[in-house]
Amino acid sequence: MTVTTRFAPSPTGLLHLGNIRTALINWLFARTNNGKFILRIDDTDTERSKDEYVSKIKYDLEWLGIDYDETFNQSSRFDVYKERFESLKDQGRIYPCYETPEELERKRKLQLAAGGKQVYDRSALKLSDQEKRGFESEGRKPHWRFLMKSESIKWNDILKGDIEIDLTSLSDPVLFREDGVPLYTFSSAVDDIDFNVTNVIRGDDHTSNTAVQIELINALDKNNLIFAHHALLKASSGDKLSKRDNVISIESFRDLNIEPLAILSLLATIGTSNSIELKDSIDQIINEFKIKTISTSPGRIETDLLNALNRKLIQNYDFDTVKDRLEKVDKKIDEKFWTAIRGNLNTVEEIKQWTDIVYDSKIIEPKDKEFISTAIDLMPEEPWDDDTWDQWTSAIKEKTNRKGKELFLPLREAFTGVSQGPEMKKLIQLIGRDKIIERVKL
RNA sequence: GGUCCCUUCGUCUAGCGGUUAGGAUAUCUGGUUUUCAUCCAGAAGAUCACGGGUUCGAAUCCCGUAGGGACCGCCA
Repeated sequence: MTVTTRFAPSPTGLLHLGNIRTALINWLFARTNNGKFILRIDDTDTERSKDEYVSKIKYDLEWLGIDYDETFNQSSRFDVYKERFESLKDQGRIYPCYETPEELERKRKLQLAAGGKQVYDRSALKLSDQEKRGFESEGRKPHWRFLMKSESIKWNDILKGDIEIDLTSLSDPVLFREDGVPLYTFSSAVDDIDFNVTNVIRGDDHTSNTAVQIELINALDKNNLIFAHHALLKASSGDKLSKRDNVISIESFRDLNIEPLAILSLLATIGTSNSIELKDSIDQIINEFKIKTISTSPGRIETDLLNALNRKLIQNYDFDTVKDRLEKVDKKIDEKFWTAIRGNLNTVEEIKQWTDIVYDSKIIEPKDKEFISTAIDLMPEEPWDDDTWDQWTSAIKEKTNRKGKELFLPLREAFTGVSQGPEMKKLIQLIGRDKIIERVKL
């Protein structure tokens, strides 16, 4: 049996650090087991699902380098769900319910006030045929619940160990809505069976739900699924990660020019016992992946780590890697420019700051005009090379008796306008003699 | 209220009855003869949530308490 995992996002929002981690884990599990990874678009809720999000989800995955062997939309399988629905009905495992959402809400409040279980009371099970006809003649349409028979469900969770859930503490799940739309619990179980999914790896928020799904899968077929539930990530504030939380969406990081590998490196290490470090490649991440290193306790995700990883990554990029992107920033950026500047960048596109400094004619008025004037007098004629700066500053040192910070910092500020940046011996070669003279106002 | 889970340096974590409680990251110091970054060396940082029990011995096993998380929907 081929190991098969799936990622089943609902296209109702953007992918973020939390759900992309689940996708990555499933993908890595498939790749490390020579298996198959399926992208299942969970769009049975046609009202809330948007095509726009389907394409964004696919684009995010592609951008990150997470490929899939198969993809389909659940909305294309309504016929199959209907078929399975009939067979469950024949078995007497699903029953029609006529309560309105308001009535159910009222029941829950009553149960809460009474301090009892907030579980559906199965009163629809006791309805006589006549009562049912009564509701129908009122124009009510039934929604359908699955009758759970087991008292408890046990499974061995790859990450959490032996789990036993008391099914009587959970409501019989609604499988089909009043309008005939199948719900997640059902379509998910059917598709896992039909597509021969072997391993379901998902967030801890699905743990209780897994008990329900095992009961359902056993009614439909026979459960052979192996489950693993990982802890959810929390925001650095300690709050829960939200789909609506755009600051951690993959799209937002892409807009900030964060590299895919930085994101993958973070996701492959945070909340695990792996060292938090930049990985050389996605292949390295695959090679090092071990599902058991994933923690079961909810951890915080520090987005600062992402910036640090990104910085480290781009500082080693060759010119060829970023050539096309640099061209969009400024066509004048060549290999020499990139190599001189890259060590001081947080993102590739940040190089714009340095093309501004190198090519613009902004006038800089030095604080210590006398000193700078001396320096300019001693400035060597071109051509310049890597030794020029040393020779020049040695001459200035001799003449002015300045050294260290006193010597270098005013020069940097006078020639670039800022107090920090790439090595001056490289930078002056990029700026050039004429520009320095033109720029410095004495 | 019910069900399930979690709790070790700031943060992510290793630990499976005897460890100077280890690593990563962040922080600080020194060096790499300006800054930033990198790299190297070093330092500091954990009453192992709390209380009790078992044991010669507990971060580790058991019970309780507290705190945190998840779920309890005609969402996924």
